[in-house]
Amino acid sequence: MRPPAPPAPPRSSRVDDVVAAARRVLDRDGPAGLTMRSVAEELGIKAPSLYKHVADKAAIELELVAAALAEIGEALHAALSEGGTVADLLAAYRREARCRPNLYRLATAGPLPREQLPPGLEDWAGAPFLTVTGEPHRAQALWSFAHGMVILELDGRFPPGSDLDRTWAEGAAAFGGEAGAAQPAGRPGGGSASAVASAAGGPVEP
Amino acid sequence: MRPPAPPAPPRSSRVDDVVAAARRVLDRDGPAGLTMRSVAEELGIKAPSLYKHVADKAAIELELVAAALAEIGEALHAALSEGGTVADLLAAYRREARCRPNLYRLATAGPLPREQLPPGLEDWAGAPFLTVTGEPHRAQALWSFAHGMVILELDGRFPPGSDLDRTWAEGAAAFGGEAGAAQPAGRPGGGSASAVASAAGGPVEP
DNA sequence: CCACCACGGCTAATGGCGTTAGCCTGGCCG
DNA sequence: CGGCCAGGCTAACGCCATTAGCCGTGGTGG
Repeated sequence: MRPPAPPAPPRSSRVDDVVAAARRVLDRDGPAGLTMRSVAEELGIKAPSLYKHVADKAAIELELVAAALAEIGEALHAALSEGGTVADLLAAYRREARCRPNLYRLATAGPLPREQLPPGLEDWAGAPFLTVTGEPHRAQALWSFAHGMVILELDGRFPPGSDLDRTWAEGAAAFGGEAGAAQPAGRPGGGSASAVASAAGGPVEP
Repeated sequence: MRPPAPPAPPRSSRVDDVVAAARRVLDRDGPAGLTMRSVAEELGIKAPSLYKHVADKAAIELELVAAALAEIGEALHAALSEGGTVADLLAAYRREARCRPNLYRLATAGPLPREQLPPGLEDWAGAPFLTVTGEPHRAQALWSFAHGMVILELDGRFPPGSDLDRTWAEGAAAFGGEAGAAQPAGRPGGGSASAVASAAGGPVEP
């Protein structure tokens, strides 16, 4: 149980500084604010100097994606080592994404340069879905549900006033059979068609 | 059954030209290629001239998003008027997204300026999910699954070799009870943990 | 002890982006 | 016929990533 994350290849210390600064900027200003100039300023240097340490912006983002996968994987494995139900796994996934929304968005937006990632990291991070479902296709489907929920929630795509706890619980029930993922939920009826299509919400402490 | 789409507010003919050109550029070059300059060139004019017709780039994108919602909604309503199962709805959703991947990405990436959209359009487009599930939260959950699957599929996030037809079928089964959404699927076992985490695929004709 | 070199900063510049300001022309209407 | 304005244009600004080339400083080998 709880296999260790694949180790990331070691980096020079100054590269670590750059990645850490990028992470700070990302958390503070979001993906759009993550700029070579802003990262450099965070370090007290000028943008072109960054190229002494990293190849390009994509290399920085790659490191951030790897960090995100490692953190998410850690959270998911931890959730499984304790509870172990589908609902527990989904709750951990949601909590992680809501605590670090900008990092989650960066890590899951657009194509993934999978061959440049630490080998095994992606599989390791996703393994809890397989564990909890026992079957790869069902695991992929559950992951799709979780990702869809999280990204739509982060982007404020659900209609205002949606009871998302209940929606998460519906998904957990559909995939796991158990009861709700979060609080017992609200009133049963409650929604017009409008309830199908945005509740925002910023970062949330676990 | 099959209520009509809310009408889009009328636009001047030249604005229609701009939006149509933008749509052509988007389909051809993807979101990154959708540039004020490229749209202008498609029309045989220079970029600053576009501002005689539209307020800014966001206004063009808004029109494209509205068009996307209308087309998706049309496809979903059509799917329900014939078959009517969860699997049918999911198949229509997937087909629509794969036929117009760039439009789908544009329409679902990032926050939605919902108040500037034609009123009712968003709810109308999502209504089939409510129809097929009969309950708003379950409808949201099903929509999240569908969106997650589509966006991960478009972005090539599933491991190469994944049998996505089966994964879609698993989702349909989890939410609907019926059998698979697409082809009968392949060999049952088949996947390591690697199968949980990317298969690309370009545009597909229906 | 000193010469050298490479590390890590800098400025200047390039080409692309969205966008603004201001000019000009051709057709329509009074 | 005269004026107006819709709709084009060029020039320019500020931001973006990125490259080229310069230079001080610190450590190391002769």
